Amino acid sequence: MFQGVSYSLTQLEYVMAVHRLGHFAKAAEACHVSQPTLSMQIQKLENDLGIVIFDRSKKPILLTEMGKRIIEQAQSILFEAKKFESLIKASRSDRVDGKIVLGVIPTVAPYVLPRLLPVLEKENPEVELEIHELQTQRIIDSLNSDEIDVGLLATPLKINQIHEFPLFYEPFSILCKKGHPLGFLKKVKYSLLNLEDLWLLEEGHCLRHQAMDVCSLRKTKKYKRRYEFESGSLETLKSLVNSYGGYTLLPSLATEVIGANSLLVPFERPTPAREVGLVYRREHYKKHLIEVLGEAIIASIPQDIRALRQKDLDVLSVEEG
Amino acid sequence: MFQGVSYSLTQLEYVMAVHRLGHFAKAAEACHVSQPTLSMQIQKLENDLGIVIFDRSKKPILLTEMGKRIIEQAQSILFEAKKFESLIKASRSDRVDGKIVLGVIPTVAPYVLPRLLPVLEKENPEVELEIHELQTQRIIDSLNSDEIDVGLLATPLKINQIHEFPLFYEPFSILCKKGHPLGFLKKVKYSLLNLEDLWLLEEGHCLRHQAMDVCSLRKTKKYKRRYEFESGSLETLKSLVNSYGGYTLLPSLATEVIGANSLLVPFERPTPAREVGLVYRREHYKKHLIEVLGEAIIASIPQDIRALRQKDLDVLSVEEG
DNA sequence: TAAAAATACTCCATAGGTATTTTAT
DNA sequence: ATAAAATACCTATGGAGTATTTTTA
Repeated sequence: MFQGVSYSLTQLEYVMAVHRLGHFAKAAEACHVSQPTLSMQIQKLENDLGIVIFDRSKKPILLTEMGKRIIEQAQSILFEAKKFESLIKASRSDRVDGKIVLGVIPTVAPYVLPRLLPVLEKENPEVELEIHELQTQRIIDSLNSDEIDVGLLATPLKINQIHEFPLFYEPFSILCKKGHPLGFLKKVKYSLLNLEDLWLLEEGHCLRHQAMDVCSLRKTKKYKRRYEFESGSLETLKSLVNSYGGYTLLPSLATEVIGANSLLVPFERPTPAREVGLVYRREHYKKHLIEVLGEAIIASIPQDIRALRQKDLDVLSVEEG
Repeated sequence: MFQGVSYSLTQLEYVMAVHRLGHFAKAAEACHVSQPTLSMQIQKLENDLGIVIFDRSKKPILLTEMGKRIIEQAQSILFEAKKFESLIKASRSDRVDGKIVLGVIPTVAPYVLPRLLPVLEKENPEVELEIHELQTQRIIDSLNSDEIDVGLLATPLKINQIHEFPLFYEPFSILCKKGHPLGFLKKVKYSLLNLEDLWLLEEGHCLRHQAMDVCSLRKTKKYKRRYEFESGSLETLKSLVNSYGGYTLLPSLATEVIGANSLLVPFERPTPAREVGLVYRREHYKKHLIEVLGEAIIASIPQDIRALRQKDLDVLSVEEG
């Protein structure tokens, strides 16, 4: 009689990673092991359990019927295991377990965090945050390898097993130097945007792609610049515009303070905007805390932005890095 | 920074066993490993977690404050793990998971099972039973090593972490051969019981000790017999009485059929009786199924026994083997 | 024909064993 | 004095690595 049911938590994590990513090599990377190691362990597990979990004949890899049932219960084990681990970690740092590790994209972090932190401290002192500034792709990877609990970024991403919690819609506007042709307009039309003196963020920022979308640069593929310069920070772009000239695209939370030589010009309707939201792994056991965080962020942003609805805006899609 | 929280399900099982049994060596036995192996693994776990779980300075071994919190969550993991394992096992035998492995003592099995099985089959066909006839001590051991889910035996046992579900109270009566002095009585008084021709079950049966209690044999320690014979089965005792003579103590479910040469004599009030109940590990994840089983057993026994209440009887205690 | 998963092999960490010592009632 | 847990030491399994082959979209 087949008696023993032998398996390890590690093996279950590997299975979940493959399920999440639909790809052995990517799963291996997320688990910080080599692809053969992960493959072997999953084979061993399937062998020990006497059950084929994955149907490798399709790509991306699919679960078998039995695999679906297995994985659900495996998830429950890992869920409890996660709680166990955070209990341990909490005991080490003599803290109750209200800590969330948050990844925030650089075009959101400097504008949301200064608003969020005081609100959170006052309204939800039980929530402790550890914050990392990361670009979208890094946030996705870090979620998958469980290095962060939740990401704050431009959505929608629509990634398998990643849950999204939309928070608000942030409209864009144009910042140009006084005297710039765009500065004489009441409202900006997309078609008026001059490609030559647009300042862009460097590759990897999702806002770069959204800016290119707005300025119809995606179709032409190439774009000419008088000076080759791309920045890692919106603040640098703002200060470039203010001192040197040209224009750039700013999300509204970044327009609170602008230089004395700069002018802010709104778009004509429908205003281009980005959706900002939280993302986390569907099965995350701190779901409640994450929702508390989400509410706090909404509460912390200005009323006029909070009131904006998707249907009144031209919400841009997000290009994955 | 202390990063990794390394532990295995096996280690958690060891911890739970020590907690349950308050004793490293006994825990090791229940887990089918040597005492040093278990000791080492628990030390390693405590070391890896950076937490002292057990306070070894007292006996039986106690949990530390942190240990208490740890094992609660550890229990949740193992609970889910158990469900996972039975999912696997169920898939192997192509069965839904309604199977319970039941240990029954020999003085209950032949009288309860023939009544129970038809009831269960009719009323709860989703419950599948695997039955082992075991003496009390083996049932306790098998519960601890997880070889059975639940025991049906004489209670109360009052064992740490073992939950009891009393089912009914089974009164005793005396069976003697026609012509035996006891046979001329309407009601038996304890004091009238003659020690010389009492037939006893062999050592290991809890009923043996209860019979000795009733006949006040426990105090004298030694008892004289004309013939040295002890049986492993009540049916053998009944047939001995019927053909050879003497008397024995029978629980009422065993008195349905008696030999033609035998006489059944009831006790005077309060009637000595035993409590029969189910026992299982407190944390057992099939608690619901076990309760269903308990109800079915109650439903299957005769109404007159089912109606008896503890306060009207002299319920005997159980001597552990 | 490229990308992805499986196989082949080597290595080492560790869970397990037995024998023994240390520690507590 | 005795039972119980810890320590010492050995063994073997298997999880992880790199290099390579096989598979299949």
